[in-house]
Amino acid sequence: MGISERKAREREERERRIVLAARTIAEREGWASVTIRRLAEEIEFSQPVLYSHFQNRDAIVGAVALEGFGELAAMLRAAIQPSSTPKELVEGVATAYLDFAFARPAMYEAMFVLPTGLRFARSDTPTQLREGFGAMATVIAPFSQDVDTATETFWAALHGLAQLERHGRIRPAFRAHRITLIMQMVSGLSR
Amino acid sequence: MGISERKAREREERERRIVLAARTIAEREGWASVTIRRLAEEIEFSQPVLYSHFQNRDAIVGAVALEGFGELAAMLRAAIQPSSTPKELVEGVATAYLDFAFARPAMYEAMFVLPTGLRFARSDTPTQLREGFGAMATVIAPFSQDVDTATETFWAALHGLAQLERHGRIRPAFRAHRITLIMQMVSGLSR
DNA sequence: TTGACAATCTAGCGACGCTAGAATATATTG
DNA sequence: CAATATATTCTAGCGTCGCTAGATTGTCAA
Repeated sequence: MGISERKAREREERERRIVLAARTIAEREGWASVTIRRLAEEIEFSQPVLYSHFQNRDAIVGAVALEGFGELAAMLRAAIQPSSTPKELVEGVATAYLDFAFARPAMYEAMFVLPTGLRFARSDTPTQLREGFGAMATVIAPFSQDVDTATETFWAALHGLAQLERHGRIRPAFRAHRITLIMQMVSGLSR
Repeated sequence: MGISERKAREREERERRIVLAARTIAEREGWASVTIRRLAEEIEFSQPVLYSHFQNRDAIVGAVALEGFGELAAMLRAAIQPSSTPKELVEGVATAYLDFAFARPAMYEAMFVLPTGLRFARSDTPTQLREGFGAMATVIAPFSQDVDTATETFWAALHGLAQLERHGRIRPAFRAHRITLIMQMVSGLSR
């Protein structure tokens, strides 16, 4: 019975198109332009069809965010070069994190600002959400006793830098200075 | 001509009532419940009246945020006790900051997450916005060469801790541990 | 061929921010 | 005091949103 399988495939494909459209529109015009009507037009189906794929609009944002967590984790892992010193690793991951945040502002917003219905720090936390944390923990571990807490704090600092700069609260020109400072602060922990 | 002055007073009073209503509703039910219709009902005037006080809804959020910056600055200043050691001062200000963020989540959201139309890091930045930064700079200065950059980084760390914890990304039970870590990191700068 | 079931669409509900233009109150002038 | 000009405020409604009930269409099994 290949028919039902073809249908399942088509459904999956349609869902991918919804998420891709949401992501594309968000990056180009902001999340306010990502409306159910607009997405329906994009995939050439009526609006109620979207609700057979996602419970509500937030869930669509969540699907985009989930992709984002996977991509952020990949970028952080790529920043971990075995030849680097521990301090360079911290700086590299910090820089990669902020590069991601500023290169994909709408994606970052979906991941950390908008309501998404995603669950964190729980047993059912998806893999994508854990991997980014893992990459940060890797570079923080050499400097810390309590790796989890130190990684949470490191992550918070990066997130704060991204958000405050994005909202115009701190000076964009001094981003590199602040990263250097973060690196110094982290490396100061082990002394 | 006391009449026009009475009118001006009444207008000002009405504006205060709008901002107070917005703030109260936001803290009780979230910013999504702060609608123009709801505020109009609250002050017992029709909706268009609100637009004679504020350009749009964002500006109302901004007015609430501005109050918040004043109150945050006051709390941070209150945390600076002359008898404390430099390290205790950092810890005290950090704790006060997070206490504020968690005690008034809607206010904090208005100040740092929602669009408000407020200007930052510019010549026309209102006093309230500068004072909080000043209080943080005061406790960071003893540990830093470049006080502004170090304060921006300290602030970012606090903001990140507030946001990530609020969104369930990091463990609430370890808040104090993270503050201790921040303190250690800051004090490690001067060595 | 018919009837059951699933997939999809049309149409619309209630709520939103915001505004044009009417109505009302207040001040100014003849 | 009456008439006019000027603020002030209101009624009514536009276009948009997320979301859904119920009609309609398509697809299978009996």
